[in-house]
Amino acid sequence: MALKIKRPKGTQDILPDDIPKWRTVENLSAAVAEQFGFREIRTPVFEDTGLFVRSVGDTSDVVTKEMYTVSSKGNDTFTLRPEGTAGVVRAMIESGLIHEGAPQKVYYIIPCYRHERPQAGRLREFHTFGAEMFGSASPYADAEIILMAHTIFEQLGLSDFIELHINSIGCPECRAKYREALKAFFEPHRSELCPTCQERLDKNPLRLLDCKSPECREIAAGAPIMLDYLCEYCSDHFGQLKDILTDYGIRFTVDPKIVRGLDYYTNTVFEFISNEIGAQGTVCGGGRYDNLVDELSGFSIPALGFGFGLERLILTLENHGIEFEKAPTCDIYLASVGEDARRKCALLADRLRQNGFAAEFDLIGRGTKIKPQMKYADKIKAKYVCVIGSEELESLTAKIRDMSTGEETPIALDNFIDDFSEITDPDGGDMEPVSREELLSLLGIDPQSENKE
RNA sequence: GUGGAUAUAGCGUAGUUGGUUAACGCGUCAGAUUGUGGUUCUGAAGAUCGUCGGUUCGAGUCCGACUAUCCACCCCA
Repeated sequence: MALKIKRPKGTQDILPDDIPKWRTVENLSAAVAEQFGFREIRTPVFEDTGLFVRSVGDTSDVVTKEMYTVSSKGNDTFTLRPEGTAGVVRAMIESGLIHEGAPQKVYYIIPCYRHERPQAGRLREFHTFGAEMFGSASPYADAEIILMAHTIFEQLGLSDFIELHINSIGCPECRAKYREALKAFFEPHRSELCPTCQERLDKNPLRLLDCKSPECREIAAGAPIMLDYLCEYCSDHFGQLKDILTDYGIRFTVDPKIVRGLDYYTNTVFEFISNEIGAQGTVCGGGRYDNLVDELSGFSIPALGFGFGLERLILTLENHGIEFEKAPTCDIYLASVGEDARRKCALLADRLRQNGFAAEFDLIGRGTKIKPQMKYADKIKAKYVCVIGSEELESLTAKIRDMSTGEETPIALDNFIDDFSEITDPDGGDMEPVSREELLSLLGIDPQSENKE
């Protein structure tokens, strides 16, 4: 009895049939990022636990209850990254890249880990595309980041299904004032709030705004709004951002309730929201984090970025029936009759591959049975099939069957590559010529004796 | 951490008020005369009905516990 081992809770296998979707999203995002001048960066899956505690925030849910932390030999503890920004910021500082010509722009596609109860659009291992920009405090940088995310979604055909929400949570100074105002507002209602919100009132009053319990919502409806408390600089910055987005023709809603759960955000925060993937509507989230680099390195360098969840994006894509590029399939399957022919097919397949074709032959050993080989060729969606047996080896001619039409075209075995190239691509490519002598030798025929005729 | 739902062959499902050989579709494999796929027809393999315990003459069907999965709260990508 085989031992049954299941994949860990909250993880997902991405099977061959799913790969085209992933490749489409990955390739397209990377291409757009590169158009915007972002370069790819890869950082470790695990980092020193302290990095996340200091960047994401020691009171955040992510740090307090969702991290996968392992203790290593010695006293070190490491944590599987719950998000991408922290590690990238660390790498930019450590490498010194952050001090080179500003702005520095990087992107990444990585798996992240959070110990949560899985549900639709929420996994313990999930993948994000992320982009970060360092060294610009200008609202143009904020707009650039948003425009880049917008461009990716647009090119995927999703712009009608994903809404952009933006907000500003100000700098530490104006946020502190706002926090006080919020506390003052909610304090009289303390007993009417839900239990978690009563805690929030002391710990993180900003969170009171996006509680979903009806009572809290009702109370929060009359709460003061962050935007009214922004200092002149922050208010101006946000105003310019809105103007630039409008210039680009990007539609957005100002949503004072967007708060973001990661502590490092300042000023601009935004989300792209889809309504059709269950409760997890936020496909993309991002914003500015002007104090994070200082926090980690002592150098005050403004920065900002965003990330989107590949799983959530793909769910949205699927819900709208958006088509993906097909995975490449076998160009030619060489069906063999008998062991001798099979050996020749193996060698021929090898030469075909060297000439750029995807070629396969019978690896099972189906002997002289053609039908199962045809079935298999059909199953793997081979574009062409060539049956080779003693007759073909005798006459040096075979037929290439086009599997979509059933048409058969004669082909010379001793000129196989050229003839096949002719059939698949009549205009011809730059195939490396394979000599008649070589093909004959592959087929086990002595060119000398063959020449006499 | 808290709720709700579900759990039958590789996958998707059916299984009437508990009654004896657990059904169907897809998939897999094999045939339908001699070396040719996709359609059709025939046949075969494949399930200790999530696990453990209980009620009963008898349980896939009822009860309980456990486990797993999904959905939601929470949180966020």
